[in-house]
Amino acid sequence: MARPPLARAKLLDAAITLVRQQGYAATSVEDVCRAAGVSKGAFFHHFADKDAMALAAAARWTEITAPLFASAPYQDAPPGLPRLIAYLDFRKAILKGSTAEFTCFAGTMAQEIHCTSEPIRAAVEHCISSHAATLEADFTLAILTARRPEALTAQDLALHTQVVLQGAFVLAKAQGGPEIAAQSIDHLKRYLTLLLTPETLP
Amino acid sequence: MARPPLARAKLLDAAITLVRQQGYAATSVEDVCRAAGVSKGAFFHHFADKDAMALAAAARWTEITAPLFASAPYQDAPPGLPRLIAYLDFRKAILKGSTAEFTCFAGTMAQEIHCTSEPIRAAVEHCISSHAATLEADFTLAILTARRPEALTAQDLALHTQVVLQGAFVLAKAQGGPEIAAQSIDHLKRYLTLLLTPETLP
DNA sequence: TTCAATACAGACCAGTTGGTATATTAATGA
DNA sequence: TCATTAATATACCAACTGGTCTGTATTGAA
Repeated sequence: MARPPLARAKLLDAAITLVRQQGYAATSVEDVCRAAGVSKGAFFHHFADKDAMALAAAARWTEITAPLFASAPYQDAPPGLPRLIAYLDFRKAILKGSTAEFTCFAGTMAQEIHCTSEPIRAAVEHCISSHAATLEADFTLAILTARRPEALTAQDLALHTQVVLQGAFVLAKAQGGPEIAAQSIDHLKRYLTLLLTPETLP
Repeated sequence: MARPPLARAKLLDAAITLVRQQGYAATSVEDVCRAAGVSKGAFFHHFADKDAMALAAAARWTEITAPLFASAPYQDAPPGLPRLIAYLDFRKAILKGSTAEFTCFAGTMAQEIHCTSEPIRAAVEHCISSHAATLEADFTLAILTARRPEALTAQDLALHTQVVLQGAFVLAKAQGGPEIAAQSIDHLKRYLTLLLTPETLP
C-alpha cells in the first residue's frame, strides 16, 4: 500500500453530513468531493459508484454511532427499566444543534431508497436494527420484572423505541426544531414506565 | 377559460405517487410528465418550477387524505378514547399494498427538503399538523375523563400520534414490510389506553 | 365569426450528473 | 534502488436535468 486512505474517511464523513442535510439523491458525487476536499478521481478509486459509497457510509454510520452509545453515561444506570429511561434521557440530551445534526442518516436513506436499492435498504435496516438490539437485554430484564406481563417481546419494544425516535426526527424536520422530538421521547418514557414499572403503583 | 386543466391533476397525482416511491430529488420533471402522460409544456404551463409543483402536491395530498379520514368508519365510534382507538385501528387497516402505497407523502418530503426549501417545509408541516388537529377534540375529551390527569395537552398527544405513525413508516421502509408499523400502532394504542382509560383499573 | 385567453405539445438549451481514461505521486517490498 | 501498486488528480464524456421558446388547438365571450 501507499499512503493511508485519508480521502476515503473524509468522503464518507462528508457524505453522511450532506445526506443528513439534503438527502441522498440531492447529494451529488461532486458535492461530496468538494465537501471532503478531494478530487473525483479519489472518489471513484475508493468506490465503484455512488451506491457503493452509500453502502460504505451506512457501515461508517454504525462505526460512528455504536461507540457513541456504548460509552454514553446511561450505560452506568441500573439494568432494566432505569437504564432504558436513562437511554431516552440521553437521546433527548443529544437533540442539539440544527435539525440535520441530530437526525439519523439511516432513517433518511431508508425513506429515499426503499424502492430503488435493495442492498442499501438492507444496509440501513441493519444500522437501525443493530442499534435496537443493544437495548434488548434491558428490555428482557424489564419485562421479566414487570407488573403486567402482557405478551411483550424485548425485540418488539426495542424496535418501537426506534420507531418513536425516527418519527420524532421526521416531525422535527417538518417543524424545523427539536421540541416535538423531546416531547415524544417523554411520551415514550411514560409508556415504558406505565408498562414496565415493577410491583405496585399508587 | 378554455378546457378544464386535466393535466394539472394528473401531474399532481403522478408526482405524489413517484415521490412516495423514490423521493423528491430522485423524481425528475420528465418522470412526472411521463407518468401523467402529458408533455413538459403542460407541466411548466401549470407550475412555475418543480418546487411550485411540490407545493401544489402538498395541498393536493391534504385534499386527498382529509376526506379519506373524514368519511372513515372510526368517525362513528364514541367520542374520546374509543374513537382514538378506532382511528388507530383504521390506520392499521390501511397498511396494505407496497410500502410506497401506504406511507406518507408529507413525511417523505419533510425528510428531504427540511434544509433546502422553507416554503415546502412549511407546506408539508401543515399537512401533518392539520391532520393531527382532527384528533384534538377526542384527545381533549379523553384527557378530561382520564384517571391520571398528568400535565397533558391534546395537541401534544395528537402530534405524538403522528410521530409514531411517521416513525412506523420509516421502519417499514427500512424493513421492506408493514409488520413493524402495525406493531408500533399497537404499542401506541396500549399507551393511550393506559394513560387515558377512565376510572378504575384492576 | 372573430378574438383573446387558456391548455397543451415538442423542440431545444445550458448546466449538471454519474462515470471514465489517463496521468502523477508516494510508499512498500525485493 | 527500482519496480510495483495504492492513492490522488485532472480532463473529459454522454446522458440527463430543470427550464425556455415557439407553435397549436380548444374554448368562451363579444
